[in-house]
Amino acid sequence: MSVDPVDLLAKRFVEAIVAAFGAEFADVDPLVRAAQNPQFGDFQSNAAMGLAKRLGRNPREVAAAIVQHARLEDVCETPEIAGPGFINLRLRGDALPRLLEDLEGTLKGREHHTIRRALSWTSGTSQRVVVDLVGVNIAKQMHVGHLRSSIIGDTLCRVLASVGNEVIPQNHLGDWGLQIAMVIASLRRRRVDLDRLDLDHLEEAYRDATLDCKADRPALESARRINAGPHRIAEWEAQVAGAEERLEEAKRTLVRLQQGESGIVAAWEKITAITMQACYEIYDLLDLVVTHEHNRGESFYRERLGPVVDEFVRSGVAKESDGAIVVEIEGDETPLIIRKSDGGFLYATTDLAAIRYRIQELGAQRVIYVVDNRQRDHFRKVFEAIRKIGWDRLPGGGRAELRHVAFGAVCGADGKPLKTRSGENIRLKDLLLEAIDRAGAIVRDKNPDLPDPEQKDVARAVGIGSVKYADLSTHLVKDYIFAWDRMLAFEGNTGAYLQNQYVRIRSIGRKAPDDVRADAAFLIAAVEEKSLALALLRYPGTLASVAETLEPHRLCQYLYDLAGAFSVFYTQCPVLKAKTTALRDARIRLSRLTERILADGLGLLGIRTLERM
RNA sequence: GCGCCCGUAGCUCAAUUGGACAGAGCAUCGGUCUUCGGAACCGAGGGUUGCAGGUUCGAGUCCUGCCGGGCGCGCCA
Repeated sequence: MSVDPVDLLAKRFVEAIVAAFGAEFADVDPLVRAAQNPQFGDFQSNAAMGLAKRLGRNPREVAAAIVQHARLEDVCETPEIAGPGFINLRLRGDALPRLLEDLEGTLKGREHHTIRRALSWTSGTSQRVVVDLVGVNIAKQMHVGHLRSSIIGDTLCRVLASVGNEVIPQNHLGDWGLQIAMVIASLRRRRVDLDRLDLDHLEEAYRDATLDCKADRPALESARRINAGPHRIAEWEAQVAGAEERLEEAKRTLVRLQQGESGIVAAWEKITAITMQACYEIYDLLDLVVTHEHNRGESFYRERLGPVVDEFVRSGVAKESDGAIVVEIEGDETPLIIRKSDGGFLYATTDLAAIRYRIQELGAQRVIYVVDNRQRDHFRKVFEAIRKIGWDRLPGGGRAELRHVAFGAVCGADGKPLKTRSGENIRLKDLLLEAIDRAGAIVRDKNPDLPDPEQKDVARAVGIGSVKYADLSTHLVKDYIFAWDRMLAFEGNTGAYLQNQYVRIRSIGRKAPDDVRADAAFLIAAVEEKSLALALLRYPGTLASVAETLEPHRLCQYLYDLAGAFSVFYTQCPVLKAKTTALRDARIRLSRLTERILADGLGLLGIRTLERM
């Protein structure tokens, strides 16, 4: 029997539809859903209305025909037809315990799943999936701009793996090109000792290098126009000349780097190492699944860019335009430029090389980019270019799926993208440490008896969990407002609320007497027990839908609903004080199942669970 | 100018991919219970889903046109 009643019922309905109307209807979606309102039963099928149109028949008659051919006796009471043709289903009393046992069985061994050794949950097809996430830039601190890509990408990796996919995270580092060469040139000119350089100073150097190389021609021209005086004009002339010279120097440095000159390469490796070391600290703080082995930066593709452009030209997909090589995109005014008129490559070129590598060499059937909204047009064009040249073709036939998971901005209270008061990017590390600090203060206040080391663990779990949950629980495409008091709240749809619900359930488990039978029969009698049971059974379907839609907020909403169902059950149904041992043991088993699913789900969100808090 | 995204309760967000009466939390007001962790549970008020049309058995969801906000628009990434 399937673990997911929706799955099970859907199969039965497809059979019924085929039996009633013929094999050509085998592909119709039976539209089996959990009922939204208990008065309509536990599940429903909405297939009859759509089918009626296709058949040119009365929808209620169609519904009746489906019901007549459906074999549901083992799981459901007699179906009822309502409204325009809804088919309402009520589970048989003995079906729930069976389904719960199956669900419990599939959870065994899931505690230690990793993305490396994914455990198959469903019988669905397993794919190899590449997830592009984080996107670190060398010589720069990680800042709020990296937050969403990191935690959304991390969650998607975990969820995809948990439903049986083989997941390969890819951190597409910004580690190559003129910007990096500018930094190297600047550091060398200033004779900076790279062995004593930390990321703070490196980032300063990055800023300085950018400014040093920027010639302010408009300022010079306006100084001349208004006749600002020989002294001012000379100053601006010097600025422009100096900047141009430094830019030339950076370009020469880039060439030397590309040619593999050892001193330059050593400097490049050094600044990469300095940057990444700081990043790994943040990964650690965030409990991300990505590690150094998932680094595949722009530098990795450098030898592949030329061939990419060559093949685009040779195949006729790309053409020359104003000296540049471009791919025309239907319905788009501006083409995708893959080589500049000066012969240089662009990030589009690197993206094309990366997608090709991921599909043809890593064997991805699905490539997912977790990158913000603003790059929509870019990815649409890049994906279209890949399809035109056919690099998404899979060996076994068919095409790889290319998806851009676009997310909105993190905003401050003013509704504008979050910045410091002075208008700079907020460093991710500072943000996360503040979250832990604030969580610590709240925990100390709410539970002063907690011993100090445990308090620290709790502060970290709650602080980081709150930031993650706030980010993941709302629809990805929308901007969201970053507000400490809301996301650190212990009531409502927050990480801390769910963590606390978990703690409450754990405390039942700890207090359970020794004679409790772990395999006691599930007894589902009270309405609160039934709605909890139904909520538990929705878990596999929820994960499947997140894996398909790539929308983590569905998992958050699910866990919140589950926690709510448990709370109601817990207030209405005595567990340890149940009237009989059989009932007590059944309720303990139900609690333990809830606890495990809550932990599993929070784990997939990358949120830690606690024994106490 | 062109293109993309968003607009839902006072505030912050959902709505099972077109399904039944648009749901939660916060805030406000009221209630439960001699707390298996009360960091709980139950209830009330609060909505012309930005506006106007259209498609259909059925629209917050799809189509068209407006209004408002955000973002992006050849040789940066």
